[in-house]
Amino acid sequence: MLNERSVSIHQDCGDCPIRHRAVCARCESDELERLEDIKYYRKFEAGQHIIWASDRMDFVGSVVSGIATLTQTMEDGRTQMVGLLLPSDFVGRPGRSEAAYDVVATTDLVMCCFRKKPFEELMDKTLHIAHRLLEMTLDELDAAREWMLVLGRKTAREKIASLLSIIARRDATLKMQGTEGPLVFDLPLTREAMADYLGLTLETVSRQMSALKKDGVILLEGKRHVTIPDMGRLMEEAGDDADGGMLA
Amino acid sequence: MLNERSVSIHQDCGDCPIRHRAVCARCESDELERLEDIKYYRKFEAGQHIIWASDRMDFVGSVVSGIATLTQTMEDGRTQMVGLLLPSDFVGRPGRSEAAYDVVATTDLVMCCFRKKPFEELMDKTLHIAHRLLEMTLDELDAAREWMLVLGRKTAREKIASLLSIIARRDATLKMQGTEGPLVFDLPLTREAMADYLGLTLETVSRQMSALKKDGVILLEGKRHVTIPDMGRLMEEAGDDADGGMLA
DNA sequence: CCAGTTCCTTGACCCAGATCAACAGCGGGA
DNA sequence: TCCCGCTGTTGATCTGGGTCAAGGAACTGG
Repeated sequence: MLNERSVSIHQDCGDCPIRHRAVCARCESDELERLEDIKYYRKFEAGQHIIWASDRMDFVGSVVSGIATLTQTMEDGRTQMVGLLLPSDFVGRPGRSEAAYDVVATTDLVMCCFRKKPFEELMDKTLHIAHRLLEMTLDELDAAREWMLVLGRKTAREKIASLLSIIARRDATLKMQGTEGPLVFDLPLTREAMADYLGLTLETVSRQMSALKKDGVILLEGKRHVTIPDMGRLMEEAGDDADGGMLA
Repeated sequence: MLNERSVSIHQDCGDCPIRHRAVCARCESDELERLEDIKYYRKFEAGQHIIWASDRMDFVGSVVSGIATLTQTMEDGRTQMVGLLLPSDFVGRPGRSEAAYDVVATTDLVMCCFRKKPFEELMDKTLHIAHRLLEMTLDELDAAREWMLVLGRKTAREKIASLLSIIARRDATLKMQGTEGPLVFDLPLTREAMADYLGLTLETVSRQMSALKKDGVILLEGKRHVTIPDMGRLMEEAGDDADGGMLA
C-alpha cells in the first residue's frame, strides 16, 4: 500500500521470464489465456512489506523478479526466517484467508498477482495448475525439512556454508550455468538477514564469514560480492558431502 | 521386508477411522471404490523402518493407526527429526521415486498403502484427491515452518514446552476433547527421539522435563505419562502466547 | 532369582556461540 | 565539506546447553 507502485506493466505470458518454472508452467495456451485475464502486476521496493502476518490476504502470486523473505516473529522480537522467495516462487495459500508470515521484499521486486477468489476457481477447474502447485509445495516442504536439519544440528560454520551453497546453486541455475567452475554472485542478504535465516546472531555470522574467507573457502570483495573457488570444498564445509541437499 | 506382516486385514473405507481426515477425505463414493480397488494394508512393528532414505519408493499411503517419524541423518550420525506422522498423515511423494527421509515406526503401526503408479494415475483424474493432498501438504509446510522457529530461536525449555503442547493438542483433537480442562496423555517418544526432534541432547531433554515438573508446569507419572494442569501456562512457557502455533 | 538391556536421571565440567561494546567504512543529504 | 545512519567487523566476557561419566528403575529371558 504505502509507497507501492500500482503498475501498469503488462507482459505477455509467452515472453515471461518465469513462464517455465512458475505455477503456470504446465498450462496450455488456452489455460494461460484465462490466467492472463485475471493477472496483474505489482511492484515493491527493497525493504517494503508485501504481506503482514495475520493480515487478510486476498491475492496470491508469483515472484517475477527480485527476492523476498518469509519471516516469523515472536512477541519479544526474536525472528526466524522460514523461506527465501526467488523468481518463480509462489506466494500465498489457496484455501486460507489469513497470512501466516510476514513477506518482505529484500530487493526491488515485481510480482505477478491473481485475486485469490478467481485463482481458486480457476484452480478447481484446471488440473495443470493444481498439479504444478502441488509439485512446488512438495519441493518447498523438502526444502523446509532440509533446513530443519541445518537449524537443529549444524554448527555455525556449517550453517553459513550451507546458506552460501544454496544461494550459489540457485544463482547458478538462474544463470543457467553449471557448478563446476568458480561461482561468483552477490549476497542478496544483510548479515542480520543471514543470521535470522540461520538461527544465529549477526556477530557470529560476521565472524564465520571472516573465518571461511581466511581459510580460502570463499573470497570476499566488499561485504557482499562472493566468489566460491571450489564448490565441492564448500559443500564439505556444509557437512553435505557432495550429494548436496537442495533448497527450493 | 524383514519381520513386516503382509496383512490380509481388509477394512471397508466407509468404516475407516481416518476416513474424514486422510487423503481420501473428500472423495465421493465412486472415487472411493476406485481407491478401494488398489489399496492394501501393511503392518509394522515398533522400531521398524518403513522406508529408508534414498531407497526406491514404489508405494504411498496413509497412517491408519500408530505413530511414525521422519528422520534425516548426516554422515557422522547427527540426526534431526523432520516430521511426526500420526493417524491420517500421508507418507510418500507422488512424482518422485526416491525417498528423501527415513520413515520409522515408533509404535506398532498400520498403513493403508497404494502402489505409486496406480495412485498417481488416479490422482491425475481425480480432483478431490489432488486437492486434498495439496491441502495436507500446505498444512505440513506450515507445520515445518512453525518448527523452524522452534529450532532456530527457542531455548531448551521453550522447545520442550512447544513439543509437549503440540502433542497434547493433537492428542486432544484425536480424542475429540477440548483444551480447557487438564490434559492427560502418554508421550509417544523416548527422550532421545524428543532430543532428535528438538535439536537437543537427551540429557538436556531430561533436565528440562525435570525442571518443568519441579515448577508444576507438568505432572509426570513414570517417564511417559504426562498431565498438563494448565494448557495456557504451558503455552506461555513455549513462548507461543495463547494464540498458539499449530503443527499438522 | 539374577544378569543383561533399555531408558532415563543427575552431577561436574567445558566450549560454541551469545552478549556487550567499541569502532570502521560508506553512502547520502544539507 | 561534514555529519549521520546503516552495515559490518572485531574483541572481551559470559552462559546455555553439550559432553563425559556414574548410576537408578523397569523389563526380559534364562
